[in-house]
Amino acid sequence: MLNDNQTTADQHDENEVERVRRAKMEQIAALGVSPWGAKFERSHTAKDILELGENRSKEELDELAIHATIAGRIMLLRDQGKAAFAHLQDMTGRIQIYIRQDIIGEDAYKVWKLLEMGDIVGATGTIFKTKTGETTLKVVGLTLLTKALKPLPEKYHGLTDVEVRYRQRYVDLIVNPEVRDTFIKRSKIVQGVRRWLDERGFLEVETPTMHVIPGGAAARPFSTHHNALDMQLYMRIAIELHLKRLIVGGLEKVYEVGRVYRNEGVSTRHNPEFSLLELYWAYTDLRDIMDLTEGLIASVCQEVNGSTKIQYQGTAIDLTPSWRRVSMVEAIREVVRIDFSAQMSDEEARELARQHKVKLENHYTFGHIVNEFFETFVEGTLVQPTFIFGHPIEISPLAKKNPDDPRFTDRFELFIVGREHANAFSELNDPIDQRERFEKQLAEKEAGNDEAQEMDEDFINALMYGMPPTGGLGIGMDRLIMLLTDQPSIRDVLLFPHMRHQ
RNA sequence: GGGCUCGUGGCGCAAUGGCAGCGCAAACGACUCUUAAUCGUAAGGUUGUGGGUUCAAGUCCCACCGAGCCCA
Repeated sequence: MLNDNQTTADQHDENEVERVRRAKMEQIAALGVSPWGAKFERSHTAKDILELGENRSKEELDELAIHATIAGRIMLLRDQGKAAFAHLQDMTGRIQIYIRQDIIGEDAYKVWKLLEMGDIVGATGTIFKTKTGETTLKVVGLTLLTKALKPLPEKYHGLTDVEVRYRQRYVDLIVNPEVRDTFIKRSKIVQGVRRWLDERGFLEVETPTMHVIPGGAAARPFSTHHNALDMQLYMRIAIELHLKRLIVGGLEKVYEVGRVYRNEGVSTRHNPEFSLLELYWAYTDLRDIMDLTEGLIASVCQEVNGSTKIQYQGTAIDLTPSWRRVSMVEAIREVVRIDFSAQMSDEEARELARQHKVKLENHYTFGHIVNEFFETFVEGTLVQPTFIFGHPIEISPLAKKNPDDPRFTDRFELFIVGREHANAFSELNDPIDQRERFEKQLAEKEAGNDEAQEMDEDFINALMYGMPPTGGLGIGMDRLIMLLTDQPSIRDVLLFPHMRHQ
C-alpha cells in the first residue's frame, strides 16, 4: 500500500492526460484484470505474420486459418464502436489486429475499451486479409500485458526534439523505427568485426579498464579513487599497453573491443566514453595491418550494407579494396607544396608554420609541426579511404622508427570522409628506445603538453622479456558505425550519449 | 573555451511589441473492414529560469540553465 508521501510524490507532476491514464488503470484493476501482466508465450512476431500473408490471397489465408499469438505495443488505434483496428509493434515491426465485440465477448471488450495507444497487449487469433489487402490478425483473445501511464508522442510526426530523443532514448526507440534499425545494425557491425577476427584465429581478451598509469594514447584521463587500497586510479584511455603485454606473453593474435574514456569535449565526433577495437598480431608489420584493415572494414560493410560502395551524408564512398596509401610528407607536398622529407631544423620548421599560420605551441619541434600541417591542410580533404603513413616520431611514442629516416615512424592512420578511422603501427619492441620515448613524453609534459604520455615501468619491463615484431591496430568503433549507418553524429550511434546533467 | 541558432499544453508546430492559437493524443458522444479512420461536443498554458525596457513582452535587452550546429 502506498503511504501518503509516495502518493504525493508520484502524482505531483502529473498532467491531465496522465491522471486519466491512471484512472483507467484503476478501472481495469477493478474489473479483475492486472494492468501489469505476466509471462506471455508468443507463437509469431509481426514480421512472421506479414511474411505468412505475403504471396497468399485472401481466400488462401481464410482456408488455411492460421492461428497465431503475438504481443506488442499499441501504436495506432482506430475505434469504430463495437469493433476496432489497431497496430501492434514488436521488435520486428508492426502488424494490424482487428477486434470485434461479438468475437471476444462483452466483458473482454469492456477492458479493450479502456486501452489506448502505448499500452502493451498480447493477442491471439487467425491471420486474414482485409478488403484493402492488409495482412491482419483477427483477435479471438486479448490479454493486457502492461498499461502505459504516459502518452506516446504525436503519432504522425513522432518525436523530433533531439534533446528528448537522447535523454529518453526509450521513447525515441518506441516511435522512431529508423533509430531502432540503426542500433540493430550497430550490433551486427560489432558482431561482424568479432566474427571476422575470430575466424582468422584472433583471441578476444579482456583487460583492466581502471589503470594505475593511463597510457597508450595522447589524451587526458578521468581519475577515480580506490577506497580500500587508498590509491588513485584512472579510467583507461587506450587498451594498447596491456594487449602488448599479452603479445610478450605469447598470445600472438589478440584483440579487445571495449570502452575507453577520454576527458575531453563533446562534439558530433567525440563522446567521453567510446568503443575502441584494438588488435595486435605478432610477426607482422604495418603493411599486413593495412591489408587486414581493408579486409575487415570492406567485409563488414558488405555484410551489413550488401555492398562496399556506400553513401555517407550524400557523398559516395567506395570501400572496395585496395585503398590509397600515401606518406604523410607526400600528402602534405601535394596540397601545400612543402617537402618535409628534406632535412630542416626545428627553427626552420617553426618559421614555415608561422608563414602558413599553422598552430604553433611552445613544446613543438619538427615533427609536431609536420603533423599540424597535415591536420590543417590535408586531413579534411581525404574523403575516400586513404592510409596515411610515416608519422613523425614526436607524436608516435609507441611506434617503430622508420629505418630509412628516424624522424618518422612506421605508423599509419586511416582517413575516410575527412575523419580518422584507424591508427596502427609496427609496434616499438626495443625497450631501450621505448624508455627514451617515454622520457621525451615526460619532457613534453613539463613543457606544457598535458596530453603527453606517462612512463610505464612495467610495460618497459615486459618489453625487456622480448616482444616479437608486431603489427597493431586501433579502430574507433563508433565512427566506423557512423560511417556504415550513414549517421551524422556520434550521438546517433550511442544509445545513451553523454549529456549535461539537467 | 568562442560564434550562431533554438527553448510555447503530453507530442508536432503558429502567433508585426497589442485578447497565446492550430493539429495529434487524451475526455464525452456516434460508428462492426479502418489505414495519420471519420463526424459532433467540451477541456487543457506562470511561453526554460531570474531580472530589465515599455502603457503593453512569447516577441526587445541582460544574466543564468538546457539543447543543436560550426570553430578551437
